[in-house]
Order: sequence, then structure tokens, then C-alpha cells
Amino acid sequence: MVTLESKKKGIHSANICPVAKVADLLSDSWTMLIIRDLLISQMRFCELETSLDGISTRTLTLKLKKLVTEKVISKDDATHYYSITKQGQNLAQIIDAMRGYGEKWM
Amino acid sequence: MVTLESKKKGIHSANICPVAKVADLLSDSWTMLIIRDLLISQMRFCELETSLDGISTRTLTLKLKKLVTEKVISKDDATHYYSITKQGQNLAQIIDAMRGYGEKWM
DNA sequence: CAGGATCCCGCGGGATACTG
DNA sequence: CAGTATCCCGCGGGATCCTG
Repeated sequence: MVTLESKKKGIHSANICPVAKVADLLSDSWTMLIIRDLLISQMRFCELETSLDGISTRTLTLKLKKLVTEKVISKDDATHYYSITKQGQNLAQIIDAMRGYGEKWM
Repeated sequence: MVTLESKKKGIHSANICPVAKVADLLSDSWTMLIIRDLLISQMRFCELETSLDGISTRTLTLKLKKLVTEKVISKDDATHYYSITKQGQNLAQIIDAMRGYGEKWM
């Protein structure tokens, strides 16, 4: 019953807590890695597939769609390139903070 | 087959990319919210249960155990209080970055 | 190459009941 | 209150095949 609700209004009172909102967005690790890659340069589907070793086409498709919907990335329909939007670039701070922690403590 | 491996060495070549490591640690949203709460003050099991509206006892138990193992939080066995470790406090930068993005863009 | 469509399995995690 | 122990279900996501 939580599951059904959470589909609509986001998990864990995501509508009030900004941290929860982002947690909901990034709650699977593939998503963060896609963003990590696209922050470096635009990439095509198969490039991401290679970089994200092990991801299935289905999952990559779904994650990319979600990120496009969230305006984090955009797709050039002519060239088939995915790239970070201006909004999405703000996620760099999160990724950087993660990298900092990971390098130091893990 | 990925699943079995990933249990040992972490998901998505987590052993080489620091971002992937942290992504693996934070790959479920409950974990981030637990950290968010404990960054504010130490809390007991039932307090977390209340704050994290909707979490099951089983899940909270598992997440807390994992975080203790990761040296992110620690438990006082006498008082039953959970609190952030010094190492864990470094996660504040990630949480803050998340809050910043969430407030501005979501 | 870029995805859509299916099929299917595992495990993350909820509900509930019980113990120290 | 602070968990532990089961039982069970849903869906996230892998594998595979097909299309433009």
C-alpha cells in the first residue's frame, strides 16, 4: 500500500523533504553512474552500455527515459546523443561529494 | 550472475570507481534518510521508526546494521542510541548537495 | 546501432507475531 | 522499547529476440 502511493507522490514524504526527493531520484545506483558519465561528455546509447558494464538494454532505456523526463538529461534525436542539461549539471555537486567520500573512506 | 558477483565485490566495478562505491552504499533511499536524521542528532530505534514514516522494523534493522558495519554510524549498547561517526559526518556534504538540488530543482 | 516487447526470476522489503 | 523470525508478494531488472 505504500508502494501504490509512492508511485504518485514519491517515497517517504518526498513532497516535503528535498533530500527525500533526490534520494528517490537517485535510489538506484545505475542512475548516478549514468549521470557521472554524461557529466564528462555526451554519449550515445551503446557507449553508455559499454561504460556501464553489465547494464541491460531494458534498464538503460528505462533509466534514460526517466532522466529525460526529469529534465536532467536530454536527447538529440538526430545524432542520438544524450547529454546533461543545465539543470542536470547541478547534480555534479552531489557526484563530486560522493567521489570525495568514496575516495577517502572506502 | 552479476547478482552473485556483486554481493562480493560490489556493484558496477565498485572497487575502482569511488562514485560507484558510494552509489552502492546509498543505493536505496532509506539509507540516505537515516543518515539525514542522524546527522541532526542521535536517535533511538523507535525515534527513527517514527521519523522514517513507513519503514518496516525489518528494513530499519537491516539498514542500521549495514551502516554500523560500514562505520558510518555507531550504536551505544547501554543507551540504545545510534549516532553518526566521525567518518559518517563526511556524508553531510553529499546530503547537503542533495538538499540543495532538491530544493532548487524539484 | 537504438531501442521496443516479453518472459521470468530473485531479492528487497512489507506485515505480522514473538522474545528479551 | 529494541529488535528477531517467518512468510510472502511485487517489481526491479536480466536475458533474449525482434524492429526501424
